[in-house]
Amino acid sequence: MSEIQVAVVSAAERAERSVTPGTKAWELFTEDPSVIAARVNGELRDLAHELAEGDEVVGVTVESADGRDILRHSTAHVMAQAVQELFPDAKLGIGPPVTDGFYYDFDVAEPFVPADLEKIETRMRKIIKEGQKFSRRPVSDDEARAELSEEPYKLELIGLKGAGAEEAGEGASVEVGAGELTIYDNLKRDGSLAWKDLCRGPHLPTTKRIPAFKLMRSAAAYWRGNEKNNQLQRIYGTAWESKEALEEHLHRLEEAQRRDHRRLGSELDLFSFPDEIGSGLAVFHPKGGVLRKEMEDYSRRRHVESGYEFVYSPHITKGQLFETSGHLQWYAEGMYPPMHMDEARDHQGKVTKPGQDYYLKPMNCPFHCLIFRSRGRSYRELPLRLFEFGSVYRYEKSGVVHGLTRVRGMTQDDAHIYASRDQLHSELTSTLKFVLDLLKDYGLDDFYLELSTKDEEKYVGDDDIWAEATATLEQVATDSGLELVPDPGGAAFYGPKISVQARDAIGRTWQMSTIQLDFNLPERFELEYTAPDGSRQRPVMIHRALFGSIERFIGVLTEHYAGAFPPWLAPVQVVAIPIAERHNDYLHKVAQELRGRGIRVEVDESDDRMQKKIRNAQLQKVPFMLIAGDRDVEDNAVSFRYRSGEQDNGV
RNA sequence: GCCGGCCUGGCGCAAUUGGUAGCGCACUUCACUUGUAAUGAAGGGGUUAGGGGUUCGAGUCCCCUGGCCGGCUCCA
Repeated sequence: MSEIQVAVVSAAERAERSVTPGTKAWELFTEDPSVIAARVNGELRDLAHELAEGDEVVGVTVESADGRDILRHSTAHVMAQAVQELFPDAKLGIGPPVTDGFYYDFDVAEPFVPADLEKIETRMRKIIKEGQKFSRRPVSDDEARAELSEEPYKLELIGLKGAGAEEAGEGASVEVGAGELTIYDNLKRDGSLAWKDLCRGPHLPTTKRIPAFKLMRSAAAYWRGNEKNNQLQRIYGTAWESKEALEEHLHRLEEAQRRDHRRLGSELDLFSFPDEIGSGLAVFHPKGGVLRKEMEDYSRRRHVESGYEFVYSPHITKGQLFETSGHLQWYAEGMYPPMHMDEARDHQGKVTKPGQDYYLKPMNCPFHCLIFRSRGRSYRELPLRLFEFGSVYRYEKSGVVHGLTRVRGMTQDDAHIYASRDQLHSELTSTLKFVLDLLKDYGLDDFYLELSTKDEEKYVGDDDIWAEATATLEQVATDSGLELVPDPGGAAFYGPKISVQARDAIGRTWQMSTIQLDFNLPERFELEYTAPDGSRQRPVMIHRALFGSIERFIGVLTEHYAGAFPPWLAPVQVVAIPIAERHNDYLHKVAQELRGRGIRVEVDESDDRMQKKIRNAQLQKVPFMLIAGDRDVEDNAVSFRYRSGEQDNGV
């Protein structure tokens, strides 16, 4: 029998191999037990894939990104099998891998409860122990329909096969690809069928290859991500290449929980959300107030230096303004309902004076447009940069309110820049630089950019100017040297935008600043300036916010620093700790001197022991402690303790 | 908004099958004055989120409202 030639490619080398026809991919990797799938000519395949002449084969190890996806996808299958064994009436939705785990959706009469998850986990362990084989089998559409006649959701997916799969919702393409349909059979050791699922694959060779997994939680999710559809019950799980990797993952989750700004906010006495005020409405306590004021003061200074002018606008306005701006047309649902004012009625209750609707402002831009329009403007004034810490109110749906990161009342560090079209490029460049520099000053320094471009279904303005503006934004973004991720269709209807995504200390990404072009408002407000040739021209408007909202930024920084703010932001910078009561006066003198130099210092003269005071200061994450006893008083010095526990004596 | 879970002093938690609320921290007072992450004692504080119902009796069971949590949808 003649041999065929294949190439085994790894990062290090490319090795030509002669193998007999019918050779399966796994036979190339018998010496490497971590290989659980193969990439053949660029396509991910099962290890049972039969090789052909000229194939280029790369082993996919379980700890690689692809490998983990495959592991998690296979674990999702095992979970679905366990669910259907325990709940025979459960109908299957979809079950893809996601970041750090997987989920599977089920249509069941009763939502899962935590005890169910335990039962399902136990059953999964049994299936894993049985070492069931994942076996791929191509089927025709009709065969698939016949085999899955009991699975209405799968039938729907078969109908959406191909082009429709992408639209079917996140993860649906995992089930049905663009090409032929395949069913994966789970076969027991004796070859009998344990379970099957419509799936594109690939999968692990057997269930035995799942070393570590855990079911995390259950929740409802709309079928195909559409609010109008049924809600299915989703179970989230995670799976890893080893018990240690799973442990590390769980540890990371704990770490994230430890940093949760909602928890740190109350532990460090920064802010709270009194029920009496309402959902999503925060109050800042004195310590959070210091933090916020420092952030604002620094931001103001930098804005002054960069040529911004400061404006103020009221929190409420007559509805007419938001009719002009279009907000009532587009976003009325997200606004607080109107206050009906100044209506007069006679004694029969008949309206004698109609009154007016006033609204809380959800945005500042219409006010800034009115400031621009308040008098004639010359090209010499452009770019005109109007800045405001503007408090806005948005009626966020009750289920989405979350700590400081999604609130109903917030203050934006909002600016609107009015520029001529030929100033756009340089203004966007300097704005992006300004934004990034300022974020760095607050301690975030790992960024990438996202470019949100036109939603063809929903936009206003000329195609020309969209194309020009998008190209300008893209060039500015590219010139920054940062990674640029496209977000097609993600723009607001009135213009494209760049958003800055920042990675925090534990690698999570947050959308921070946005720089957004607007072709709509200058039009609606009929903004004009006089050009050098005396003609009237329409300015382009740039919206930009660095923090997004101050509240949200405080939330992000709190998690980034785990509450241990850098000294310039720390609510209390120094705690002075006397060793015995007789050292109080001495430390008060030292503190007074520091205060004179603008340092936020407190003397802890409570009844506690020194050790307890140190502990309290540590728990409050105070950057510096000044400790003084007899020796220090005698030397006219203090013992200087850092938050890290390091110490310089006799300072 | 949708689905599910939860709600006990400021915070974190207890309270056998429904039998009349307790602990730690914090707080107040007193004593102690001690060199690098918790000194001791005493004391105050709760109509168990709010309202309604079942029951001889409800923190425990049922209903409504509010809030919070986890997701989904949404986020100008």
